[in-house]
Amino acid sequence: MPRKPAPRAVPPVPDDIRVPPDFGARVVDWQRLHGRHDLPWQNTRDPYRIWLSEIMLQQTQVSTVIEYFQRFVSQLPTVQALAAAPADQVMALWAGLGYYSRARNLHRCAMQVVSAHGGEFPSDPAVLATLPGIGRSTAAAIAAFSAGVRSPILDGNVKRVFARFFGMHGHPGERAVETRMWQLAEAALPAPGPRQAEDMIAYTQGLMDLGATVCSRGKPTCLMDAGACPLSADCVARRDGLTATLPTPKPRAAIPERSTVMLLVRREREVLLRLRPDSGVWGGLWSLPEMPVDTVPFDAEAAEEAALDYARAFGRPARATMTGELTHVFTHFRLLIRAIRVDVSTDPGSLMVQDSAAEAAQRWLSLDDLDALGTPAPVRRLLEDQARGGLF
DNA sequence: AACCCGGGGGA
DNA sequence: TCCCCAGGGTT
Repeated sequence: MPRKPAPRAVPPVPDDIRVPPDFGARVVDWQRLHGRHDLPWQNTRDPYRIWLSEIMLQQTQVSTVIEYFQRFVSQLPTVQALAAAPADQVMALWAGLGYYSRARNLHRCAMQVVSAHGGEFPSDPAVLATLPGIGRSTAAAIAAFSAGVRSPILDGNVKRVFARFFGMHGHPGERAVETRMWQLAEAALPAPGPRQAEDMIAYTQGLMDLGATVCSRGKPTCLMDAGACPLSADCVARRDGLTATLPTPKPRAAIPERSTVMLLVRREREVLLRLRPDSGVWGGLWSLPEMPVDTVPFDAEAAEEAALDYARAFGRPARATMTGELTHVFTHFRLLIRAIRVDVSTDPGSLMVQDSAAEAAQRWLSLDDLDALGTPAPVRRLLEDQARGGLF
């Protein structure tokens, strides 16, 4: 049986972290007045129910979890019953919740609690986190709710509250941001004291409730009513008008890359430009003629051959040379532009007959007149580079 | 249609 | 050690 390693110990909190000394107390007081108190897994210290609810709540909303939770505990009321249940029954009770590895880990965890811990859940978060399906945050939540242990949680709700309250930029999924948030979570815990167990239960639940209700993603209540949030008075996001932009969203997935070959058809000191259709990229701008790239990987020699062929429409081509490449980034894709220079000489005999519409969409331009036409920025750069290189 | 979510497993 | 995935729900 592969053993799950215990998570690294929390690094010391750096000196530059400043948390108001009454942060925890404000969350605790708010929770007692305005938080949720009647969820089916509250008002108990039964670690089995607390653990089960935390696993169900990992990727699923409270409103969805409630009925699954009720059905689950009525059929399997104890960790011993769960450990002894057939996998089919466990999976059937989970069906519809999604993320089914959670159910398999749940079952394995119950068996380990019975076999390795005498059927009693540990109360030490570091030990809890060695069990399948229990990570650092879930371990802390179980320890806090079942035994009043002073240990920080950091789930999606808490990350949102922290990002706003402390004005932290950067996606919370980034390592550096998450590390800092764990340090903040450690520093923000209510002070240890005689009421620690009750406070930790209220504090842990309070952070979750605050993130789920007041400090929500879409329409945080403080935008309408600052008094609704116990942290609004010194919330950095609120002070700086960043409530709607924090936390920083996940960076968009890598955008696809396309490629094209542009032709620098040169005739003496002029280059051939082409008017792009009104719709699409660079609509209505004057750009260079493009050749479809159909060789993957790109084959420079073949492209030069094709360029010679292509340029016969504009004169007698002498030679074609790869002459540069650049990448242009759009919002939704990157365009790799390769440029091939084709020198042509005027030869009326070789000119193909063109209709007037095609004629109107192309023109020869001296590089000195570049300012006269609207040209896409990368094309402009390409032409200027050519001019600087003395090629025109 | 994009974005969200804790932990595990594979790169 | 880092990145990516899952799968149902919300926005």
